[in-house]
Amino acid sequence: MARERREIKRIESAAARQVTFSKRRRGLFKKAEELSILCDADVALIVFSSTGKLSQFASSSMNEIIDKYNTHSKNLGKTDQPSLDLNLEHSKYANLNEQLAEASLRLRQMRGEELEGLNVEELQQLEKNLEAGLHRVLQTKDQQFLEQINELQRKSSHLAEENMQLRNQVLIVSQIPTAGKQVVADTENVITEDGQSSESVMTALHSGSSQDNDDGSDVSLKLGLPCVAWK
Amino acid sequence: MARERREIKRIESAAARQVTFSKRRRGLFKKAEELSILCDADVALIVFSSTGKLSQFASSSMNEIIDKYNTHSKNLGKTDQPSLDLNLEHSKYANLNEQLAEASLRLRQMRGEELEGLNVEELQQLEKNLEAGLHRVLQTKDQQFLEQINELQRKSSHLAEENMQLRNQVLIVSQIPTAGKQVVADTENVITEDGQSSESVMTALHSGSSQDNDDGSDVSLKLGLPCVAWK
DNA sequence: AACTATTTATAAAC
DNA sequence: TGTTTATAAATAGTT
Repeated sequence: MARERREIKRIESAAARQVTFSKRRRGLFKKAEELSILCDADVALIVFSSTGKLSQFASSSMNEIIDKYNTHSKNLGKTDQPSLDLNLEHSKYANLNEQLAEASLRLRQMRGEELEGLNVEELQQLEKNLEAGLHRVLQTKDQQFLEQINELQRKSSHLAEENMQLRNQVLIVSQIPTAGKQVVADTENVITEDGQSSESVMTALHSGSSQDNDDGSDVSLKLGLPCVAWK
Repeated sequence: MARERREIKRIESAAARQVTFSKRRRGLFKKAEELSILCDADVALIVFSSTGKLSQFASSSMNEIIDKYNTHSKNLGKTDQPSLDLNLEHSKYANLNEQLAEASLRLRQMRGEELEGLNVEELQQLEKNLEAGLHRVLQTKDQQFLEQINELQRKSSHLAEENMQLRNQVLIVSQIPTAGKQVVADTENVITEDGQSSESVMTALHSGSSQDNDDGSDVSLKLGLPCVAWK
């Protein structure tokens, strides 16, 4: 694959071998990863250089894949004693595997894959299930949207109410004779008249300057403008 | 690396994924082998397809390489030997169980169940998947219907053609001198003998030959019998 | 699966 | 090793 075709046999020159090893190893790992991503495959690649250095790639966990490999290929020599337990374990394992394969197939079929083996009746059943599922999903989604809307409406009416009350406060405060200086100096008095604690007013005023505040902060922010008018 | 560059991300279409898997797997194994030969490296490659099928390559012995790998990477805390296997078995089992639970949940959710924990975005994703799946299922179903229709049309036009040929045969036969006149003249007799009208005879002859008949070859064979009788 | 237009990988040279 | 370049290989899409 290059200037000249290279025969596939051991490269005698150690230096050339090392160079080729580096280049080809990179390519191999790249392709291994691409295969695993493109095709949703589980890939494990272990490479020992001629000098004994290890490189590895695993699309998931190396140990996991090796385990899976052992399980797959270990249908052979099981001559040892705990065969009963082992077989039990194995059958449980195999059973689980079967179930998983079945579930995966169903899942893929619901996603519209591997429909080749299905006849018209099965396709119709699948269609029915999909439509029912889609219907319920849409219902749930709508419900969540409605809940969000309700929540927002609740909040906004709450805010509107708060807003109204604050407007009233502003009106009252602004109607106090010689209001300006006294408001600043005698906050407590004014508040007492309103039947609110100084803390709540402080909070309201303060929160007006903070940003991500859901609890009616904008109201007091808007209130801030009239504040200028007060003075 | 071909007609068009392909983005390295999971191929959604199962069919295309399978094709690409086959092609790239072959390439990957070839390159693994080439690396091992050219550079005198020890290479092990394990690939599980998305459907769970195993392919493997090992420049020497797979178990040997895996052992070597374990030795190399097992610089960590590996205190007890039996518990290793046990834990591995156990975790494999638990892992499978987890996967199965996950798949079942997904399946139930696609059927519109257990949607409570999902937020709007997840619901929209689900909706998208369901619509895509439904679309493919409908496509597949339509395709099967169309195939059935085509098959039936093919059969029926074949039968129509056969029918035409039979009509011609009947005409020709009925025009043979002496025989023809007799037939024409004595149609009633023949019919009476048969207890059928000429039309119903045609129908009977035709339908008799059309039963499960794809090639129509027996038709003239069966026609032969009445012909003999006529003469 | 076989066929190509392209994209990639890489051998050689630096 | 990294870069460059000419060429061999791999492969995506098509049939």
